[in-house]
Amino acid sequence: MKSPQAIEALGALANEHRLAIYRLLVQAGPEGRPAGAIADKLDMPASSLSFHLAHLTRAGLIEQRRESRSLIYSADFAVMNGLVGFLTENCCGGSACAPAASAKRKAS
Amino acid sequence: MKSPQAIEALGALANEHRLAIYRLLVQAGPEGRPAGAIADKLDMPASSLSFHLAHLTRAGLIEQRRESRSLIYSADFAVMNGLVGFLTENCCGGSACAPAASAKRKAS
DNA sequence: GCATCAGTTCGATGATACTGGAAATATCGA
DNA sequence: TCGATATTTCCAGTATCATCGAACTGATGC
Repeated sequence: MKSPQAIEALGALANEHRLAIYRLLVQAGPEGRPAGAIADKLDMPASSLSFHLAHLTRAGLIEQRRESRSLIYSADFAVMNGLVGFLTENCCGGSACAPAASAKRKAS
Repeated sequence: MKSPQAIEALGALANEHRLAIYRLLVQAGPEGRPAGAIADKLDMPASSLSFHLAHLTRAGLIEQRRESRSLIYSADFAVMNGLVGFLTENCCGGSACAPAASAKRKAS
C-alpha cells in the first residue's frame, strides 16, 4: 500500500458513523449487508449513509454489489491488512521488536 | 480500545504530514527522535510540526519526553495494536475467517 | 541575570468535510 | 407502462481542520 491510499483509508475510518458502518460490515463478513439494513441499524438518514458509504468505497475499504433492488456492501479485508502492514513497516528500524509487530489479534 | 479513542487515533493518522511523522517514529523505535530532527527530515515549519505532534500525542499514538533542551517523541506501539484489534473485532461474526484475521505482517 | 537555543502557543485565513431534505435514478412486479 | 421500493445525487448551510509567521515559554551555560 502507498501513502496516499493509506491516508484515504484512514480518513475514511476517522469518523464516528463511517467507523460504525465499517465495523458493522466487518462483523457481517463476506455476505455483507444492504444499505437499507445499515441505515436501519445505525439510525441515520439515507442520504447521509450514502455519503459515508461512498467515502468508504472510494477508499477501497468496502465493496458494493447489487442484488435485485438492494445494494449490498461488504468489507474488503485485504485493504485493512495492507493498511496495517503499511503502518508497522520497518518497525523499529527492522530489528526485532516483539511488542509492536507481534500484536495479539483476536484471530480466534 | 473504545470507539472515540479509535476515531481520534485514525483521524490523527489521516493526514499526509502526521502519517509521515508517525511512520518516521515507528521506524525510529523506542529511542524516538527530537522534534528538530523530525522538522529537518520532513522539511516543515516548526509551528506546523508542533501542531501535528500535539495532534498525534493527544490521540495517544506518540509520547513525549524531555532530554535537556530537546523534546523527544516516540511511537507508542500498544495503542496501534489496540487500534488494529478494535478494527477487526468480531470479524466475520466470530467464525473463522482466515483472510482477514491471519494477515501477514512484516513482523520479520 | 542575560543571551541563546528548542519548541510551543496564538491568531487570522483559506480549504475541506458533514448534514439532511428534495429530486433523480434504477429495479421490480403487475 | 405505471407505481412502489431502494438508494444515490444535488445543494447550501454550518462546522471543523490545516497553515505558518510572530510572539512566547522553558532549559542551559556563562
